[in-house]
Amino acid sequence: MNVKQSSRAYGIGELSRETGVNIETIRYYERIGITPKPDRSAGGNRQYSMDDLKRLSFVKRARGLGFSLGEIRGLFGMVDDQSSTCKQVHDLTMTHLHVVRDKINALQEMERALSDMVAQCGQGNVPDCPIIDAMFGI
Amino acid sequence: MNVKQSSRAYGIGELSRETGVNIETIRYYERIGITPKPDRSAGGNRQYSMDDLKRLSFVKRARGLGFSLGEIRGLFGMVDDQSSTCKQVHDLTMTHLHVVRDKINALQEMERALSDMVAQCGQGNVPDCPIIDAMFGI
DNA sequence: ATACGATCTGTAGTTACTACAGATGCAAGA
DNA sequence: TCTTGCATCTGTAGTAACTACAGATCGTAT
Repeated sequence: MNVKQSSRAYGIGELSRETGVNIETIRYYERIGITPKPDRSAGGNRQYSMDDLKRLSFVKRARGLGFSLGEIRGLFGMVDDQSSTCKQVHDLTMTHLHVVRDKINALQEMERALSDMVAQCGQGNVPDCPIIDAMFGI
Repeated sequence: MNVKQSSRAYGIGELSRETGVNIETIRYYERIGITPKPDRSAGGNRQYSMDDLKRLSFVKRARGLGFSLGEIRGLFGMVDDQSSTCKQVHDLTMTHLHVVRDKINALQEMERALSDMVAQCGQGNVPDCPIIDAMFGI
């Protein structure tokens, strides 16, 4: 996986379009070490390999699943380590799944409270507002 | 509501304990204009009124319900305006409720994808990992 | 007066981006 | 080759919502 394929190189704009990751976000990920520094043209422009593209796509998918950059860093550690087990990946993913479920529960409670408040605010013409009252704890 | 009650004054620590809002967060809210600047002691310490306490409690509840500070700013505008209607509050709250529902849906999709991935990663002993493969789009 | 916890202001950091500004690269067309 | 215009670079700073100091001062009890 460290062997650079003698394939075409991608510019950053191309990489952005291929992966759906914003150009500035790509540079951000590089800056904070999530993705490796790519080769450069003689003029200093970034030249990404297919491997770079795959790696960035990984980041994009993982972000889409709600993994934090820190967690993604950990996942890459496991990938690059090669002695890591699927169990470690599984555990990290399970932990994350629990966090996602907690967030769902919290949002559902929020939804319930908001729905109740809205239900009490019927016609919208009254200067006294049950939503505002609820916020003031009245 | 602009009439200061001649009641006891709260220090910031007291206010923090009463409302559950962190001291530094209280100062942050003041700095960005969410809450008004309180009176000060001769020595320069903040002295909060019961009205300040109510207002901060409002912020705390609204934050708990996921309203952004910008939205809370808007709600206070409606409260302080006194010509605003409950309909305006209702509309803002409905908009927010929709956002909350969208977030729930997004998280639920995330949960499904994660559950699928975890289900494919059975025993945890295989160096090849279906979770990692999924992230790489394999 | 001293000691100690509370509080102050100002600055900077967290997370995950996002948006310039001024300078340079690069490719196509004249 | 020169020009033009879009792409890209680096560095800096901003967004949202906090959070955490550091050094100085306040306030109260002994």
